[in-house]
Order: sequence, then C-alpha cells, then structure tokens
Amino acid sequence: MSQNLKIASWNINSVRARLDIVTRFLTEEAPDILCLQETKVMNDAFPGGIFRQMGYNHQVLHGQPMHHGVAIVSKIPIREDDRLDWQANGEARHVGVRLDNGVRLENVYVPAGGEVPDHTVNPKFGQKLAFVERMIEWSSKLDKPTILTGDFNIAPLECDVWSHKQLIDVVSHTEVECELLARLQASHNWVDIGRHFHPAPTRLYTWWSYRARDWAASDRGRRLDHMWISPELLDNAVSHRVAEPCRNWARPSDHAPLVTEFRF
DNA sequence: ATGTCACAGTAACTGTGA
Repeated sequence: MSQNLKIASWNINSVRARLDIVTRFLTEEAPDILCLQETKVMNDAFPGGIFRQMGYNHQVLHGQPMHHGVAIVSKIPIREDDRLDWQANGEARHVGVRLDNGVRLENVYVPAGGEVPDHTVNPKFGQKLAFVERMIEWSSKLDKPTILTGDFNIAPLECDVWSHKQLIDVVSHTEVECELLARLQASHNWVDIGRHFHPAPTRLYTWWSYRARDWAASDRGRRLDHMWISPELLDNAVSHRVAEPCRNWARPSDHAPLVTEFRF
C-alpha cells in the first residue's frame, strides 16, 4: 500500500505577518507537511491555532524573539528528533523530525552571512562558513534516509543566479560558499531534487529581492532554497517545483515555496 | 544599487537583520 506525501518548504519572513498568504498556500496546495524558515516568533506566540484549524495538528517549533526561527507543521505525525545549533550561538536555525515511515526531515535556515564576503572584516560571513562546516560533519554521519530542506542562503550554480558575473563577489554566490555547499552535498551524496527534476541550466529561482521596482520584470532571482534527499529516496520522489506565483501575492515573502511530492 | 521589508524598543522614530 503506497502513501503519497507532499512536503513544502517556505522561508516565510515572519509567519505572523504572512498569515493570509500561508493559509492561502495551504488551502491551494494542501501539502502534508510544511517546513517554515524565518518564522520570527517565539514558540508561545506562534499562531498554532490557525494551522490546527487547517488540519496541521502536529507542530514542532523552534523559535526565538525577533529573528530567524524555524517550524514544521504537519497533517501526519512527526516526532521531534533534534534541534541542532551549528553556529554554537543559540540561534534557532534548525529542527529535525522523524516520520512514522522512518524518514528524517531536517529543516534548516542557514545564516545569510552579512554583506562583505570576508570573514576577517565580517564575522557573520565566518559564522555562515562555520555553520556549513558543522553541517558537513553532521551530514557525513547520517545513517537514515533523510530529507534536508530549507533556506540554504547559497545559490550554487551559475544558472542559479540572474548574473553569475555580477554576483560572483556577492554573499550567497561566492566561490568559497559554492565550494562549501558542494562539499556538504558530497558528504552524504545528497540528491539536489530541484536539479534532478529541472536540470541546469533551467531557471529555478526561489528568491527575489524586495528592493527591485518590479521583481518579476527585472527577474533578478537567486536559487537560495533547496530540497535535498538521501540517494535511497530518489525512487520515492515524484515531482518538485517552485511555487513562484506566491511571490506575487499581496504582502509576499521574498522567497517562494518549494513543493515536492513523494510516494512511499 | 541605499532600494524594501519586519521586528523591537521607545513613543514616530531608530537600529538590526535580511
């Protein structure tokens, strides 16, 4: 007996400010599980009742005041596995759960890394690199089929940004970041499910700055959000797409959701 | 490219992070 499972991931840029669009998304898309990043809310102020009304009765929250914060809401049982602190500074950037079928689901919000891609003058950039280094140590020891998703804040391929030439020195697309992400991918032979279903150089942006006068017309996007799976799950993956229209909804997040369907 | 968001502290702004 096979089970269909739809998993979505969305950097929501404040879950409270986005209640209208997140509920619209759940109504239209009806994923079984939604991974959120940048919830920007403490756990006791998380609008869990709204999600419960929509059938998302299983919720694992890892929030903090003001910044960052991740959460997983689900229609099917999820059991909390861990909440790791890959920066060792107390920020809420990861939560991992286990599904009843034994698959792990890891939801991560990698640090943006500040403006200047030089850790000697910008400590945030160093923290971002250290964060991913610790992820590599963790990832290389994983021994269960795992789905790793979230806002990685790195656009790894030339076709993952609107201009490779103009962004090569911009944090999110620098050589050191792209190499680090490649090492993370190699550490578990992760399958980049976005590129599995939409091979390079297909345009597959997930983020567009708020600062553009017309985000869609200029289309200066980057692929910062990702869903990776253990190789043994590849046969279970049915489809994957970026729900780009959500970027055009009223009071949008600057990220669009990822939607992946599995069959187990 | 100083453009646009959200949050919190202090009271219509400023600072921070993105």
